[in-house]
Amino acid sequence: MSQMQNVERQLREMILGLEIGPGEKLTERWIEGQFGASRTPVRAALLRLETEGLVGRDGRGWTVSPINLAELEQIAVYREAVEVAALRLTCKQAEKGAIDVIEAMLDSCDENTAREEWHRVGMDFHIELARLSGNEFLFRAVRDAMTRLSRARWLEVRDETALGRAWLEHRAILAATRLGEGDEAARLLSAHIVGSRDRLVTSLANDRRGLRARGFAVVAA
Amino acid sequence: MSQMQNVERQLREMILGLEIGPGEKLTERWIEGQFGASRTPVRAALLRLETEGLVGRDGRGWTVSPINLAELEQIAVYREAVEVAALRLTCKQAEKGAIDVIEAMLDSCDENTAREEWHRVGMDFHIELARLSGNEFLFRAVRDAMTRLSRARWLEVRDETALGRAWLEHRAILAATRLGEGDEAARLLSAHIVGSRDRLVTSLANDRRGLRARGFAVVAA
DNA sequence: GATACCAGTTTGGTATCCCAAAATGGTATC
DNA sequence: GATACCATTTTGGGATACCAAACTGGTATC
Repeated sequence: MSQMQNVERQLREMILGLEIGPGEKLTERWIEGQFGASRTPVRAALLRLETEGLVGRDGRGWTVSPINLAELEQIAVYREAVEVAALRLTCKQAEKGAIDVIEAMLDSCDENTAREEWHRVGMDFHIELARLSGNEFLFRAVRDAMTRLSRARWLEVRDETALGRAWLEHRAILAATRLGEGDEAARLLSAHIVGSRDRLVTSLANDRRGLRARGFAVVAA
Repeated sequence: MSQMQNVERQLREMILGLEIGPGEKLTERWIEGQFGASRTPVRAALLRLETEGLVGRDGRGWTVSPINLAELEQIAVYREAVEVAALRLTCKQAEKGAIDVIEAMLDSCDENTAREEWHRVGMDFHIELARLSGNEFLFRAVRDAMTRLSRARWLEVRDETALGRAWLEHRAILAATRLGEGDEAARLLSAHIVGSRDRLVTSLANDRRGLRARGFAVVAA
């Protein structure tokens, strides 16, 4: 694999994994040394991560994008639009076999599953569901939105109750989709996204002080 | 302005203006010479234009993205989702003054207006309308979608009737929006987008042979 | 003590160089 | 005439050198 893709992937993982905190300054030379690549692939990686919203420009330099509560709310609205549109398309399709794959994904999680895995499956559920629509643009929109939400969701303090509720909601959405009930599926998905957003933003707003103390820049709504 | 932004802007204009045809091969060295910049800013520009969908990779090299009829259809579905969502948000807002600005934009076109201007205003109508929603992500989605559609719309053979119809539909959408009638506005916008897509794809499919003869790669649906 | 200022350092932007892989074009062979 | 093969050129990926602007830290001045 090319260095550029290598740097991009590793840097993305460090950012999403919060190994580099939201709001931290980045220098091309530091990244260069960190991954043993020269500035050319580093710059390419930064340019792509910029379009993903994971890094941004701060004057002349680079910064890991802070967690922005106002942005999280806007993303939720955006997600709702594209995910619901994708889901309605999927409901109209005759072929429902692909839903089983997503169902199996949910099945793979139980009480013994690591928290990190729950986190990943929770995102992939939405991404894979959007992929079923067959519309590349709706799919990419959902994938990109989930990427932007990823760090925030990871910071969210979620109790078992919340995880279980989300899991049940995912099940219900799949069930309605399988039956081709577009309106019902859309209603469930909308409610799920709005509920998730509320819990997420509330949780982060409450923990804001603590998060900042950990060095994580959290911008208020 | 930096060279990178310069190269990016000029190259984008050449691609959107069809000075470089869809499907044409690009070499970094040719661009370098064309704009008097070195490869570093050229490569940065290509990376950004790639995310806009204007250029793509063809093996190891670069290609101006062909017109892809299947893609145009998918974009229309995507547009419908995000534009309708944005419009519904706008309808809910109390402040309607910003609509006047868009209305004035439409007013600025009459029978003496250049075709190129009609083209631009037609796109800006949708972009500016989405901006009113206040949701940055819906706005960017619409803007990016219109960018991707831009070349195809420019190639479309549109008679005066079609231009006039689109103009009337834009007016009707604005009127419903001003009244805050979300459902009606959404219905009108959906119909407008679907109608535009049908005419666009039909027109290009019919002209496909001619377009290819002009050196424009047009991929069938 | 606060502030204005200056030398030294850091950093992103750009140009250029090198390389391996891929494309090219000509040639020999069948 | 078609094709397989090889030398040459081209091209994108990467590394590095250079520069101007921004930043830093310390110092002199008030």
